[in-house]
Amino acid sequence: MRWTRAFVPTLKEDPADAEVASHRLMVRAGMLRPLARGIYSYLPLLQRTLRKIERIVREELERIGATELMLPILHPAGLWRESGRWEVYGPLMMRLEDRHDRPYALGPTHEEVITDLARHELRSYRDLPLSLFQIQTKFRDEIRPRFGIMRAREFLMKDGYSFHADEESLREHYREYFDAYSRIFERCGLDFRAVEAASGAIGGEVNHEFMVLAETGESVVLACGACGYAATSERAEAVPAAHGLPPDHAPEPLERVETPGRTTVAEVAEQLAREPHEFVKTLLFEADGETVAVMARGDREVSEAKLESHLGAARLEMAGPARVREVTGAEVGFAGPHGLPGDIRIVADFSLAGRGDLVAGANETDFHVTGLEIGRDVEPDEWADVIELRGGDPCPRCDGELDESRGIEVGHIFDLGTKYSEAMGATFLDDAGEERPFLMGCYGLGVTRVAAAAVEQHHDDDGIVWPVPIAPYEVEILPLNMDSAEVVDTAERIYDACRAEGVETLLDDRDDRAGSKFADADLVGIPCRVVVGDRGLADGVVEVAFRAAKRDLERMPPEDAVDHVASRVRLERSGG
RNA sequence: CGGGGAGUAGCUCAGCCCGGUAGAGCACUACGUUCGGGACGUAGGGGUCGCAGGUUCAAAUCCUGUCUCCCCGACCA
Repeated sequence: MRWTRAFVPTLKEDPADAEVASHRLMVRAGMLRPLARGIYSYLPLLQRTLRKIERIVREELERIGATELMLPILHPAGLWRESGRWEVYGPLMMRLEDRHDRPYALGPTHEEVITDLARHELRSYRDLPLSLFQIQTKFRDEIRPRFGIMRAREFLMKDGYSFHADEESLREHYREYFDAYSRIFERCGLDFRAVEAASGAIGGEVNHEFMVLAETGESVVLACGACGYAATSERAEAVPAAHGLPPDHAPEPLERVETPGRTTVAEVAEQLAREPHEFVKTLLFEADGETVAVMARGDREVSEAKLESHLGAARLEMAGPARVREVTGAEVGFAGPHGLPGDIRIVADFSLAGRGDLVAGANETDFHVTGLEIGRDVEPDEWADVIELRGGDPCPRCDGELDESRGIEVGHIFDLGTKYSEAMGATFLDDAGEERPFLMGCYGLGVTRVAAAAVEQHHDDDGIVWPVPIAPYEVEILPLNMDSAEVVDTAERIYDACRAEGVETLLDDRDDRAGSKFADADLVGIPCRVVVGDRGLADGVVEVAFRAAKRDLERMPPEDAVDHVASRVRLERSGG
């Protein structure tokens, strides 16, 4: 392809709103343009990368016996009401009406549609197992779209669904999917880690997220270097602690202290010269209408995801200021666990186990208490694991310690069990003639997000450094002087020869200065570069360079350059 | 939804405090000089200063309202 025909509108300046490398560089490299908040046009270079990622996904999924199909984007509301998710999914779902005022949604995911298909078409255990997938645009009206293509409202996703007659078959396919995903991300050149995760709105018990490790990732991953345990911060389990006090503990008296206007742990800690870990943080939540008080150590954050799953609540939110006043009799910031109304369920986090002489809010505006003793002043209804873990916490599986890092979630696989098949009456006849719901697996992979994650991991100050398997083109040829017939002819010859070798080649045929061409080549990040200039041609050579190590130039005759580049490309093309 | 900020040329922004001819850089067009790491000169095209009211002889600038966008917190591939 010739640059002048390729439509690559590069920019010298960074877009004002781009905060992360992938967003900034994709816009500057002429790959991405915004249409509206979280909605983007994929320009030709990005489109080529996306097609390549898709090809890798198809190859690996076909290897494990999954079959591609295409499901509708427009979903009738009735289907979502059947699964109960028309309400649960809430405003995250883009909704619209047809000319008869009938409600529809733009598909944010396809469990309902595929389950509907399965219940109509799959009758017998003889039809199973069956694994289907599609690669399609998804719509999610995200609260806060961000970071360009990394968190968009319209994005490309591969979603797969499998149907099984028994647990063993589902587990086996889940394992195959796990391995297929690992191969896909390896081939895309990503440094990733599979971790245990919370299941969120999709549901089911067992599930893994595939995280690309990156500073700019939105998820926190905790991993144990000793045993290999790894989980998201929303899922990572604390070590359950015995909650009795040590036998030699001498209780302090409960004392009330005035703390005017000091509502945060940090402010009160400063005034009293106590450490945050000596505090009890008391938070009030509304869980399906019931008010729950959560006690956690003052220096830790309560995980709403863990609390939600502990309580088995469908909807969980922090109680509003009015409710806090009603329950505690004090303004927000002065809540304590003791003396709350008897009907309030109190959940204590393990982080408080074995701790006495605590500081807490006094349930009176502008007052805190010291010397609070669990068991004497407050009796929790239950102990649970509801805080977000962080680096340095003990591993729940061994004696090791957890390390904290950030990641971009590029894939998520779920063992759904019978959640959807039961809700939607999707059944088959087993070999004993009994009607049973399908066991289902569901497997998501963000195609556009993989492209963004690849840029996050592979870039430098000058631009993108594409891994060969997903690069828009494999080789770029830079004729430095379009006025020199010899330069142009040589570049054209190399261009033709590369294409004849089956190498995907971009020829920068713009009548621009060398400096611009070098700068744009760095920005766009094609892995191999052949520079054709008067200087080299005077010695009968051209220069070959690789984007990943662009200071290393090799000078060689044009014919050798083609062989050199073609063999390098063939070596790296399949990735992994 | 809550909290901050911004709307001026295609892009990045200055001008606003202190009202008086609408600007710079990049991009674009033409010509010339240049030509191996984002050249330079000359000439040019491009704006109802987000929108609606108000104050004023006069509003990008002051006031009111409104819309939109961006950033920080609750979502997920």
